[in-house]
Amino acid sequence: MTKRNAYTMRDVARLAGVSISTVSAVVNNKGIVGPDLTAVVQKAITAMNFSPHAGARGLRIGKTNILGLVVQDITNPFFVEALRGVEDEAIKHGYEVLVCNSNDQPDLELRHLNALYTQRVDGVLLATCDSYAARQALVRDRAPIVFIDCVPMKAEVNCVVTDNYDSCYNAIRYLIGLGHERIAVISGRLVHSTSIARVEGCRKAMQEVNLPVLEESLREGDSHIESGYRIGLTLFQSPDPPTAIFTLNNRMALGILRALRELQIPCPERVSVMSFDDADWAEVFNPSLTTIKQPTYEIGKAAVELLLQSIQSASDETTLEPRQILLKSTLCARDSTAPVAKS
Amino acid sequence: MTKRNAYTMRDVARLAGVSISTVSAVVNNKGIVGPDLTAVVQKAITAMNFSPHAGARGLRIGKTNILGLVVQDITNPFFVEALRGVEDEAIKHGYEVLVCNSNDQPDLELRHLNALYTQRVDGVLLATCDSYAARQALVRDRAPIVFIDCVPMKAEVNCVVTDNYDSCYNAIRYLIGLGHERIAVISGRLVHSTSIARVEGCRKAMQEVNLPVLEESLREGDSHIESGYRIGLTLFQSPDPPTAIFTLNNRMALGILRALRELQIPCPERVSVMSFDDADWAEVFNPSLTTIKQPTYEIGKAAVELLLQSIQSASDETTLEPRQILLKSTLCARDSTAPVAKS
DNA sequence: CTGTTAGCGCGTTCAC
DNA sequence: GTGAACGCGCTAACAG
Repeated sequence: MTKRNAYTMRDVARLAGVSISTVSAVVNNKGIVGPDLTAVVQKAITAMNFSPHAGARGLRIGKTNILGLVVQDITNPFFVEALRGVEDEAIKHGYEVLVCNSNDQPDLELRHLNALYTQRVDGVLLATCDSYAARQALVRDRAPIVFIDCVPMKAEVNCVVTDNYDSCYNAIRYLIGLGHERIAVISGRLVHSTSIARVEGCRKAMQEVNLPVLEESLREGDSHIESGYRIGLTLFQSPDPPTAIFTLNNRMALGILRALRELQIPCPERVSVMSFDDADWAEVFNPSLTTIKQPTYEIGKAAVELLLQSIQSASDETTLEPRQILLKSTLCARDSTAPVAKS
Repeated sequence: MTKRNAYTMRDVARLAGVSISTVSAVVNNKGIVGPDLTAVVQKAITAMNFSPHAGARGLRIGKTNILGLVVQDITNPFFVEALRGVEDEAIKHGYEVLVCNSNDQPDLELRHLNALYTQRVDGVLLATCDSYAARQALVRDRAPIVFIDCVPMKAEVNCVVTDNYDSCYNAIRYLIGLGHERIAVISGRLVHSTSIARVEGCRKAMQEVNLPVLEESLREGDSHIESGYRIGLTLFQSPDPPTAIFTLNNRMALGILRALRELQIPCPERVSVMSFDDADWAEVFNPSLTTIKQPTYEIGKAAVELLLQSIQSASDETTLEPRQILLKSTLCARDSTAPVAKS
């Protein structure tokens, strides 16, 4: 490798003609070294292109300055945007981020979690793909953790999520306001707390106006494009198709749109389409897509803030009540939703 | 934090009633420990939920089993897909991946690179946002590196990229085959080797059929949606607009599409649109978008393989010739491109 | 203010 | 086969 010539503090100390601890003090800005000596040391450092060995430091101080982030599906723009929030906030506080994609596989998620523990990350941000699994136990006596997007069932944990219930309640109200009565809802897998909360919000809105909650038009997908597509096809081959569809994530909306296109069903003339999650392409689409926009970047940012507090209190040996942070979404009304057609 | 009770090998050794080195041997599958004793140790390990401290091990063996990945813009699906390839391949070989987003800022890129060095990653994968900067020097005597997508100018380095030149040559040939003569090309910033190679491919194809290479229709964007949009607007307010547009990345295609939509210019009737980079939404769009699809996942995968070889040879003290791996793309002909309209 | 020393958790010789 | 001692690079006490 062109010889891994990693210089050490000893090398720097030798070159600068000082002791190791002086170098250490300079590197860490302890402010106890005289200005002239500091200058000498600095010069030696830049001359050698020295950079302290993070692993060694971590070993010594019991802190790696690394955060772990595990997401369900990095292919989903939602998580990418959250990742950006996480990274920006992390770097601001001097942390690196180890990113893991569990690809919706609980066992892979677990493996990642273990790997993160092995790395002794200072904390982990988890968008779990399985709310029922006892993540809590896995994490106990390990690193502080904050959940994103999807929280474990029946557990008091630190988390930051969109107000899924309210968002969906509003979404359905919006469709109802447009005159729709036959509304299909396509959810992600119901093992996700997120999906459950969203479906409940939808139900509430429908019940409120005494709309029959059609069980057959509440379909469970798996958050991927393919499933939206398949469900879309069957939905429109039924005798009495819905006049509006609300997909509970953006990937499935893409699938629905594809099905509509293939079946040559005009949107919004024959059917209105609305989706949870905004995306870059949503407003460029033809017709542009009505969406519920989550404060995705902010979720990542807030999650890191919460995690950092949690880490702090852990090292303080103080106890912090788990906090649930709920962020509000925005309804972006565009062209894919329209008043129901008279027939 | 519920007390950071990280158990150490000593704890395990004590519980198992053996010495530390025995535990170490078991953990590392040295195959020197008797089966019965091994079982005892294993039991102690699982009982304590022990996991070796990666940092300490890294310090000892001079290897962290961490790879660094720096991308220009994590918001671009291209890099996400590459990231997936990287992660999958990395995990297969027991590596973790530290992901950094430089956000197209050279100074941030540099900062990330330094941070990765501080972490003593075993190697780095870099999608640089500035081909001209002397990354080579920065990296010398540090970690092995392989470049992705964008390579430094005039430097022999390990890299894996799409065959940009050929891909674009073929793309333009395709448009020409459709009868187009006024073709606009919208490139990313010309500081990227990638953009340069692509533009050259386009030029070549045009020159070959004696098509005037209209400098005014070769526009430099910055790879973001906004720039595609702005360029699209001005392009169509010119007296003699192009009959075909080829954007050199998918974000800008989205911008063009938006401009077209706003200007109510029908595609492909009045103008054909084609884009480098495929995306999920490309085939669902209306009209579906003709694209050049890069083997993105494979790029990430191949890059890790190359990097691992490089790391290996570095520790062997053997010298390896830098390798340039060129991957082929695919032209996905869809509905946004059509024969030029007679007028 | 500066230098010396001990030890973080682990892997690796060496004796046994 | 197994166990004791050393050191990877660094920080934090303490002594000067």
